[in-house]
Amino acid sequence: MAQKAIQQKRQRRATSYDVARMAGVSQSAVSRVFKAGASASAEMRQRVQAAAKKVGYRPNAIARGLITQRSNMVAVVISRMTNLYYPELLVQLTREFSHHGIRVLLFTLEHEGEIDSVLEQMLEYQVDGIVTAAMLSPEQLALIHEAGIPVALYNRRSRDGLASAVRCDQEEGERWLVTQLAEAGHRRFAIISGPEDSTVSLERTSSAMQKLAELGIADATVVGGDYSYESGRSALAAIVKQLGGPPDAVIAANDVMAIGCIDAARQAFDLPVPEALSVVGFDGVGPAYYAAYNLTTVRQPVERMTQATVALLLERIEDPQLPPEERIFAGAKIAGGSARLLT
Amino acid sequence: MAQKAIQQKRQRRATSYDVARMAGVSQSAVSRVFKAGASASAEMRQRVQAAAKKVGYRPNAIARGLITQRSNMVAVVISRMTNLYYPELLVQLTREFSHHGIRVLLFTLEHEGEIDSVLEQMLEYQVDGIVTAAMLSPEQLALIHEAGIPVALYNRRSRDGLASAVRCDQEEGERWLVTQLAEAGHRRFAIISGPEDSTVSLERTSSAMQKLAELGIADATVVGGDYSYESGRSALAAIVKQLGGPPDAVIAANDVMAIGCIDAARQAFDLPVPEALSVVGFDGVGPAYYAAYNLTTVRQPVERMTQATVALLLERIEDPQLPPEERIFAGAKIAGGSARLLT
DNA sequence: AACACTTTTGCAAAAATTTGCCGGCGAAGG
DNA sequence: CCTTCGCCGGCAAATTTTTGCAAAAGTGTT
Repeated sequence: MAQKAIQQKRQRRATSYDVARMAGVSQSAVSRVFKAGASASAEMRQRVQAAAKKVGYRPNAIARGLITQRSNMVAVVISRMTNLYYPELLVQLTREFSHHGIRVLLFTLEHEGEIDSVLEQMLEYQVDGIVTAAMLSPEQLALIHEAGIPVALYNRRSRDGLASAVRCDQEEGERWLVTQLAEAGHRRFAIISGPEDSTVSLERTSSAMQKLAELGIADATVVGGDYSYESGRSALAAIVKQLGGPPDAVIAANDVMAIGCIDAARQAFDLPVPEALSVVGFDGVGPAYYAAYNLTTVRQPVERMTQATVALLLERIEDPQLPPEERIFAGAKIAGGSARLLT
Repeated sequence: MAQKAIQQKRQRRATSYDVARMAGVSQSAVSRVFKAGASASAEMRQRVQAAAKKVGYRPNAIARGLITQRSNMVAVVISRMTNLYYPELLVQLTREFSHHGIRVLLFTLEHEGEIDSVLEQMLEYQVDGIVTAAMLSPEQLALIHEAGIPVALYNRRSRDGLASAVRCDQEEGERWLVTQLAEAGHRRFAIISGPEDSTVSLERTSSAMQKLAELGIADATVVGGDYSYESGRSALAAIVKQLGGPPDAVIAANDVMAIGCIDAARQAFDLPVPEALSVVGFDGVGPAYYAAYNLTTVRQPVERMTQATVALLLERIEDPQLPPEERIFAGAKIAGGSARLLT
C-alpha cells in the first residue's frame, strides 16, 4: 500500500549545512562567508559561494533574526487617510529604509480601535522600530517604550517625550496663509476643518483661527469636513447657508477639500475663484497643481521629512539610549492662483 | 573600577520559559495555551494567561516562523506609479491580508534593475506568498516558482502559467471608449500612451488602436507620455503640432494624463472640453471625478480586485499544489462629461 | 628551529518556539 | 478490581543561524 512517490509538500530550502557539506567546510564557515565583515580565506569563500549558488542557498533572515535579536524590520503604521493624501510617503519611506538594509512591515488602520491588535502584532514580530502616521495613545506609546522599541511619529507631536517626531510646521504655514489673505483685504473668513479625531486638522484650524484673532478677525465660520473632496463641496454650501452669502476667503484644512470647495464655488454658486472667492489649502498634493485649481497652499516637504524620520529612527535603533528628538520642517509657501494675494 | 550598574542595552523580552516558571508549568504548556486549537485544561489556561499578562509575554513570531516554516508574511511589490495611481491598493491589500492573520512586507521599486535584489530579500525573509504590481521577468517568476512560493500578479498577464493573476479587462474597456467616441461622430483620434515599459499602457493603447482599425479609423496619432499630469499637458501640444490642429478626441492611457490634456486644451489652446475636444482616460482615480474634469473613463474595481488577489494567494499558500488561476474583472464604464457621447 | 604573532576555521551553545511521543490520571465499562 | 480510553501536560528534538572560544595553520623574526 506504499505510495508511489511521497510528494514533499514544499521542497526543503537549502540550509547552510547543505552548503557546508557540499563545500567540505563547517557550517559556521558558511555563515561567515555570508556575513559581511567576517574573516574567511579567499579560497574558502570561493568554494562556499560556488556550492551556495549550485544549491540556490540563501541565508534565512528569520533564523538570523532569532539569533541576533534583530529582525531588520520596522513597522510602518498608516491610516487610510494618510495613504490617500501622501501616496508618496510609503514609497519613500520604504526606499529610504531599504537603502539601510531594513524592511518595512506595513500596518494600516481603518478604525481607531484596531490599533491595539496592530500593536500586538508589531511586537510579536519583533520589529526594530516603529514609524507611525496614526495616533497612538500615551498608554500605547508607554507600552512600546517599555518594550524598548524606538518610535518615530510622523506629523504628530510627541506629547510625553517617549517618542521622536518629525513634522511640518503647520502653525507657521497657516499663519502665513491667513496673513497673506488678510493683507490682501479679505475680511469674512470661513474654515473647513478635517475629521475631529485628526490632530493634524486640529492644529491647522486652531492655528488659523488664532492668527485671525490676532489680526482682529474673530468671527470666522467653521464647518466640519472629513478631508474628502465631497466634504469640501458640501462645506461650501454649509458656509454660504450659514453666512447668508459667500465669504471672502475659505481656509481648508487640506488641499483636497480646498479643491472640492473651488469646484462647488464655480459650479454651484457661480463664484469665480479667485475673483469672487479665495480658497487656500494645505499639503501640496498632486492635484493642487492642476491648472484648473493652481492652489494657494503650503506644501509639506515630504521627501525631507521621510529622510529625517528614517535617520532619527535608525540612530535610535543603533543606540537605544539616545533621547527622543523632534524635527520640524517649514512648509513651502505656494502662492498659487486660488486666492487673491498682494504682489 | 566596577561600573555602578550594568545597564542592559535592551531589556530581555519575556519568553515562554519565564511564563512557564512563573505559572509552575512546562514551557510546552505555555506554547499550547497560545496556540489556537491545542488542548489545555481550563485551570492551566488560567494560570498561564495570568502569568503571561504579569510579565508582558507575547509569543515571538520570529521563533514561531522558524519552527513552523511559515512566516505569515507576504511580500507586496509595487512601483512608484502603482502607489501614485492607486493609493488605496495598499491599504486594502493590507487590511484584507490582516483579516487572515497575514502581515505585509512592503517592497517598492524605483528602477527596473532593483527587482533582483528585492527578490533576494523577499526570499530571505521566507515570505509565504508574493503579490506584485510590478513586472517580473519569466526568469524571476521561475526562480520564485522554484522556491515553491505562490505569486499573484496584479494587473499583469501571467504569460507562462507560473503565477496567478488578477486584472481588469482593459481591452474591453478601451473598446467601449473607442466605440462610444466613434458612434458619436469623432473621426480624428489621438492617443497618449504611457511609459514604454508599462505593460498596462501597452495593452490599453494597442486595444484602442485595434478597435479604431476595426472601425476603419487607421490614422490615429500616438504620442508618448509617462502617466504624469505634466506629460498629458505636453502630449496635447505635441498632438496639435503633428496634426496641424486639434483632433476630435484624445484617448489617454490613464486618467492623470487625460486631466493634464484637458487643462492644456482649455488653457493653452482655448479648446472647450468636451465641446471642441473629447478626452477619455482610464482607471477611475479620485481626481477623475472632480467637477472640473468629470472624466469619461473606465474605473477599475480595485476593491474586488484586491479581494480576489488575496483570496487567490491564500488558497495557494494553504495548498501549493493548486494550479495558477487568472481572474479578470470588467471595468465600470463611466460616461462622465469630458467627451461628447450619444445618449 | 623555536618563538611570537595573526589569521582561519571548527565546535558547540544559544536564540524561542512547535509538536510527536509517552506516561499519568481519572472515569467508564466489564 | 482490572482493563481501556481519552485527556492533559511534560520531555526533548527540531527549526537555522550567529558567535565566543580554542585549536590549527600560516607568517615572519631571530
